Amino acid sequence: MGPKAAEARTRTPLTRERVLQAASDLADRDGLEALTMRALADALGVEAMSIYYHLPNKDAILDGVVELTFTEVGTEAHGRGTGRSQADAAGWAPAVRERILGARRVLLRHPWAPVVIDQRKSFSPAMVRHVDGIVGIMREAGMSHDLIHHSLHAIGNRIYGYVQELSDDGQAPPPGQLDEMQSFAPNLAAMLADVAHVDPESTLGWCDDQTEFEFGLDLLLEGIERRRLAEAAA
Amino acid sequence: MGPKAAEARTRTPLTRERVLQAASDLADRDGLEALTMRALADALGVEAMSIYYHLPNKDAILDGVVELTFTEVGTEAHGRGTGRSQADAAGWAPAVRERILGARRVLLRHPWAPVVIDQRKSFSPAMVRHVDGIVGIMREAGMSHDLIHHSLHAIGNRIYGYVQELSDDGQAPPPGQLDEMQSFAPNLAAMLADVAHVDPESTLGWCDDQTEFEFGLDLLLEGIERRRLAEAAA
DNA sequence: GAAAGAAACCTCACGTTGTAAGGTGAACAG
DNA sequence: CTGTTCACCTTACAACGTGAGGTTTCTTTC
Repeated sequence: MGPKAAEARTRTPLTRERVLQAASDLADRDGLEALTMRALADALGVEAMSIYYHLPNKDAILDGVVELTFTEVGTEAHGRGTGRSQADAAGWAPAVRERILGARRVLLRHPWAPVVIDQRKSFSPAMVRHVDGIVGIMREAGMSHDLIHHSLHAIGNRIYGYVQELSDDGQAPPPGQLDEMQSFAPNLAAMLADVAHVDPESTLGWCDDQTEFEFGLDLLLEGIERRRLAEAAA
Repeated sequence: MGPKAAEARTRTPLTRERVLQAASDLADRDGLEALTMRALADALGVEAMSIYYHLPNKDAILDGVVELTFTEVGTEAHGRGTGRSQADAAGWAPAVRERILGARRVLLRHPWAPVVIDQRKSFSPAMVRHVDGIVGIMREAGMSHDLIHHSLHAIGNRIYGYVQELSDDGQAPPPGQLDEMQSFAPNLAAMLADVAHVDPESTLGWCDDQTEFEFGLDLLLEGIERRRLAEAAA
């Protein structure tokens, strides 16, 4: 009713990019479940339905933020000195490793991204580019397409810099629950008790996510390297 | 109002188990997104709110169906001849492998389960028991708790018989999209084109999910075995 | 049998979600 | 001045999970 003149401020018009950036920021700050159309509109100083003028629906927004995240992955890879140059036969594994850890660094800043990625199994161009870079490195090491293909599947989620949940906050199991576990899962209980004691004040609660990630990654890369050598010998 | 006498049929009363079984069946048949309180109640011949008498909320139902699925995994493991007996130092890997592939067989019958598991990261007793069995096998092979711990993380999702999406229907990418990809992801495009041609009438569209799963699993098991030998030598 | 009490189920309603349909005001073209 | 187009808003709806409280059905006790 009122002349609400105060909001006639040179309001920068919405764009696809501004919406997606706001969506990413909102998810970073308040979590994925807080990313609703109304909340997003609110963050943009706009009504919910206005967003639909720039993006068809919420799925497009989810696809969009994943795309945006992997654009970030792309710049992360360029920043480091991991050019294609050192991707000879010997150095392919470290090169791939660095690419993957780079992606992981970005994804750690957007913990909601993994969730969106594999609940929507989105394939954005930026994502494809990331995979393509890794394929390129492997190809330059002389691996067959078949071996590369299997290897991508083997590495799985890890290509994108995560596996399972990132923000797992690997915290120690409550002692009460561990006692209960002793009765029907003695091996697991023993392991947990043992491992928790080894380094009581580790970086995280009781297991360092990054270490685990790299352990698994290296296991795979070693195995792939052995397959590559077998292939080269044939 | 009406005397609705027809429905006075000896209706078996709801129980937690009946609800969970119906939920699992419903998800099997119509997919996870079809598993709503109202639809579930309908399948049970009951109103939605009646379910709340037996289960506190929907999360409890999701936890419950995962539990139920892993009970199935437990019986699957017992059926096979993969007792602890052959879990000596040499045979630990095949034993673990069989346990994992057994879990996979079950999870393939419930494609929604992986989604629920890692979107809710549920830890049911039956799930814990499954992991415990694997820890037991590794322990009997003389591995340290530390190595076992790392190994579990390395295997990751695969412990539960899946990785990423199960019902991926790994079908060939549409040729149009592949052409477009050629411009900005040449390595990937080349690989896809190449691999698709190798065996045109494979079991699945163009890559066999089971083969990929086992490839990755074996890569990891081999690597772990080498770590175990290194540990034993020390 | 009847009456009391508990157990099992239902009705109604609310808040939240994504989004279809269509309205409103500003900028601009003729 | 008049229409068209763009950008945004208002209203509304169906589907979701679920709180509050009413109603039916079964069981127990006399």
